[in-house]
Amino acid sequence: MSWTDERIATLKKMWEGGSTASQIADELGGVSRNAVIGKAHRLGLKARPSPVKPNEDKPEAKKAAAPIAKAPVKKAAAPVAPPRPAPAPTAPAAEARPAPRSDIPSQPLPNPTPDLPKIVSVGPGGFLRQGPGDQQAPIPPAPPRRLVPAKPSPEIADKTSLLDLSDKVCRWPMGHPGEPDFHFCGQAVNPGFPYCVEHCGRAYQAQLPRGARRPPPPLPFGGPRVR
DNA sequence: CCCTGATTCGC
DNA sequence: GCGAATCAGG
Repeated sequence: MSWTDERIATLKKMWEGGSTASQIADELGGVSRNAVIGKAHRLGLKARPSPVKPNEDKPEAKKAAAPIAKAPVKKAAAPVAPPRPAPAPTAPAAEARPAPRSDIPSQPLPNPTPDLPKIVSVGPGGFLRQGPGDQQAPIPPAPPRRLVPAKPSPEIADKTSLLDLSDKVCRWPMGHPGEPDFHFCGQAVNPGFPYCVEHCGRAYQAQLPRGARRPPPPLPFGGPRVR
């Protein structure tokens, strides 16, 4: 498959609309997720929440930046001795732990307020006994909820979604990608164009000479042929 | 393991 | 320019 204008347009719409690369890929068909991502980047699209890009160092360099590059070094074996990073000079007081006991469950709730040590005892079944003041209202009152049968979305129920696009349907976007009611025009296309007659008029406007304002700009195409 | 996007690099 | 391979976080 090749990246035709239409496929690129679909890629852009979906990418900017928040679709994942996988979704875009199998919507387009014939391309892999990687291909979509690669193409998107080559198109200049990018900066979508990536799971592996938390932050970036700002160009402030207080000290000389370490000359060590990232050095991806795929599989190049480094015959040198394995690096032995010095152990962190922290943790001066690693307290000795008492021997772990397995017969009694350790207290799971470290008391944040040592001033008021809570008295907790262990019941026969291993549960923690609570004092009268320990009640915390963990009782989840059954929320009176009314579950509504899942609908795709009442907003776009009979609107033309991205998946409904075809060569016969107007691709004029209605609304903005990412909004819940974003959809496409869906009218029958003006033959030979990706839009219906009305939106062809929006998409292709003749450049009129300055000052030459004619109230009815004639459509250069489409419309019922008058003969 | 599954998913995600980013990046690299041979083609 | 393309995308598989790979990386790396969730």
